[in-house]
Amino acid sequence: MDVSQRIKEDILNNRLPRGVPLRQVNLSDSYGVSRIPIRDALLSLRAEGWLVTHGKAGVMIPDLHWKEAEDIYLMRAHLECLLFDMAFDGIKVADIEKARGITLRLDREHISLVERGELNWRFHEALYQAADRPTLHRVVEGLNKQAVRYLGFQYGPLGYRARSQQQHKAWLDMIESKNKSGSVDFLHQHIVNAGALLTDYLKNL
Amino acid sequence: MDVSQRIKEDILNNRLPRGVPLRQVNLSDSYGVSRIPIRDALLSLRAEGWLVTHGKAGVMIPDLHWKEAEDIYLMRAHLECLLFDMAFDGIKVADIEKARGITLRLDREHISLVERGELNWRFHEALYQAADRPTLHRVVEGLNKQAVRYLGFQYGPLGYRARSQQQHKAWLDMIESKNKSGSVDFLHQHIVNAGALLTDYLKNL
DNA sequence: GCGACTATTTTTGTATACATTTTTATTTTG
DNA sequence: CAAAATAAAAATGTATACAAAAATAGTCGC
Repeated sequence: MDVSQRIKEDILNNRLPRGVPLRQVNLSDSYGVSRIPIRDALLSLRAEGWLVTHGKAGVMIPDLHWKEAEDIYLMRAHLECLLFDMAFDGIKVADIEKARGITLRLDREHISLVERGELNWRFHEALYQAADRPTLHRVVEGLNKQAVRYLGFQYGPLGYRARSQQQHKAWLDMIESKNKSGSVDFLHQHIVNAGALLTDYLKNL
Repeated sequence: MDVSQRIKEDILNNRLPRGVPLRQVNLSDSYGVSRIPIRDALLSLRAEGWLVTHGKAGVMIPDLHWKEAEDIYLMRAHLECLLFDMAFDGIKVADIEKARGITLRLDREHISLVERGELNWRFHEALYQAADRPTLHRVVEGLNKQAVRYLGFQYGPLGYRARSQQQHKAWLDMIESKNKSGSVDFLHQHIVNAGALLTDYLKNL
């Protein structure tokens, strides 16, 4: 597996020290590669929001914060609905079937958080790609990737998993029945609800 | 100057080949540094949208496209207004003065396009920082940085410079007079107009 | 004992060298 | 002659070694 992917997993599972800057040599030792691929990984992870620069030298794992969660879900609510709206008329039966296939894989219990995050994104992506909007797509993808860090709360303490799956299926049916404004609104609610649930939880932590 | 900054300048001024993948050794030769800092720069530039990966090996300078411009300005219209709205009540006189100072520097003729882009962003940033929303701020910053590639059209063929400056000053006055909804609407129009102008131009190129 | 300055150590940045992968050109075979 | 297989090249990925910068510890003067 790619080094940056392994680092992501380790950040999610709190296997990397928080609050102190990560040192390239340490990482180099623990992952058994030289500093060059570590540097590459750190640069990419910083760009994706998994790490933040800490002063002049060194990167840190940023603390989870309700403000970040709220921002991510606010942006998703705006941009993802925009993208979906642009995609709607071009969505093919095959796209819906592809998305349905992914929900089945999401029903399994024994998949890691990053995999779950990846599948969740791929589910949405299957329905957005018809928009043919690379730039908007890329930003929305970035937001979904960032949200992965918060998925642990939603699928853990908040028990959001079943509800999310249920909503996904209902949404697919609505799309299938060609109800555009309904589907867009549904997506908006889906995102806003998830965001509100998460944000409130984080605020009262 | 930093290598990645120099590459940005060279992309803007068409000093780098378009349509063919950039080779690390070539860049290494032309910029007089080894491949390592080139790799670092390419990774960062790719994350910022200045480059796209081209198949398995090599990165390319993406063509300018009206769809990208439209997406960027659509997103800016949504997110930047959101951010500004959050900032508004916290904006201090000092922030407005800072922004005003930047408009004066933007009035000069002899500054490069990247500098102009940088200043333009710093102008807006001065008014957004009061929102204290790091995540949203970072995304909006990314969009503004991406938009720099299209600035050449706005300040060149479209002659947008004078109008933009004029709007900036009017906007500052409106903010100063504590007219919140008016200021937010004004910003929205400012962005939508600039986007429409640019997009139409690119479509008919 | 406290603060400024200096020396040491740690850490990141960069260059060079090598390994691996990918692409291109060549050859072989039907 | 065309297509597949193979050999050569060119390119990226990675490791090691060194240089520069930053952080830390220690020392000196007051």
